Amino acid sequence: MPLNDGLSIGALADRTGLAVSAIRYYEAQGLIKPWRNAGGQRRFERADLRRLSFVMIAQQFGFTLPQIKAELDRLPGGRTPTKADWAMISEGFRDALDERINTLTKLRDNLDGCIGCGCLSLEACALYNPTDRAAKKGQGPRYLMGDAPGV
Amino acid sequence: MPLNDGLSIGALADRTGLAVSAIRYYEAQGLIKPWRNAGGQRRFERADLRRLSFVMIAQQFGFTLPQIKAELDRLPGGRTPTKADWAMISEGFRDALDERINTLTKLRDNLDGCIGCGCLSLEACALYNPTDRAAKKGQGPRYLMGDAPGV
DNA sequence: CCTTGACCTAAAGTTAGGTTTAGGAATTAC
DNA sequence: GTAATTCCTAAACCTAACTTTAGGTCAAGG
Repeated sequence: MPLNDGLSIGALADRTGLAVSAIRYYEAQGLIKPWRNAGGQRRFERADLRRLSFVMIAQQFGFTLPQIKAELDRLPGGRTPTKADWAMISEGFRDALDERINTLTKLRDNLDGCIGCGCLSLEACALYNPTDRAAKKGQGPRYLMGDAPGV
Repeated sequence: MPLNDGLSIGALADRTGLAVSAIRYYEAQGLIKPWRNAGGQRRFERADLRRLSFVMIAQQFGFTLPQIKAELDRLPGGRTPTKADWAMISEGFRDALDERINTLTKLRDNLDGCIGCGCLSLEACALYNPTDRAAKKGQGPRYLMGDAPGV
């Protein structure tokens, strides 16, 4: 009977593996916008399965919910997103992911160098400020693994 | 004059870029063990600079404080750690990092495949349960980016 | 000596991403 | 028709990793 009545929150939870409470939380954060049936219960479109799957994958990639919302907001309103729409979103994803992999790889290579040369504390050590910790509080680059230069 | 009196918490903060409150917190978590001077103020060894640097780098790699503590606890007690000691610790690091890079790379490759084939919702999509989310609650693999098989 | 800046503790507050609880109302199953 | 599910909201609670606040003590410079 429930053909185009939409999915209940429980059904969505079963299909995605998410907790019902998590789905409600995502709605509160604006990631999904279900409508309500006559009795006031949430009803979801099938396309929301894909939205939630996107959320789950993006989280594994390390994105925050506001970042994910920003991506989802790029999807067209008023119609069900097409494959092309999703592919567009996923491309941006790929770039962010590439960047993340690059950062980690650089970090690893630096670590290798430090292990190899045994420096671990020399001013030459490249392991400083690899991410944007500095940007947070306007600090300059910080030297890690030991002494600052000239000390 | 302060030659072997140790470093104050402020000096340590300046040298590492950490907040004083963060350093106190790390002590509370057992990551560093300063002694106290006559007035009850914390005094740190120079080797603690390296410990804190290690903490900062390990956090960038995604380790939790308890995990980092576990690594630091492998350092010898009673003497200042040598280069070899630090190299030993860093090796474990490298392995964890390699694993992380591998996971992300696989994830990216799967994403590429999904963008390329436009599937994004088909049962063949490889983007399911890439990490151990399932292990948390004993769930089986979950199909992401859309429909479960046979639906 | 005395002021100012650095330091102390304990406890409460913060953010992200949720979960749990309490008290009801709607749906579904028999 | 009624019992068992499922769902509702609001608010409290949770963990990690800190920061902030409040009320006081220590240490260094002039």
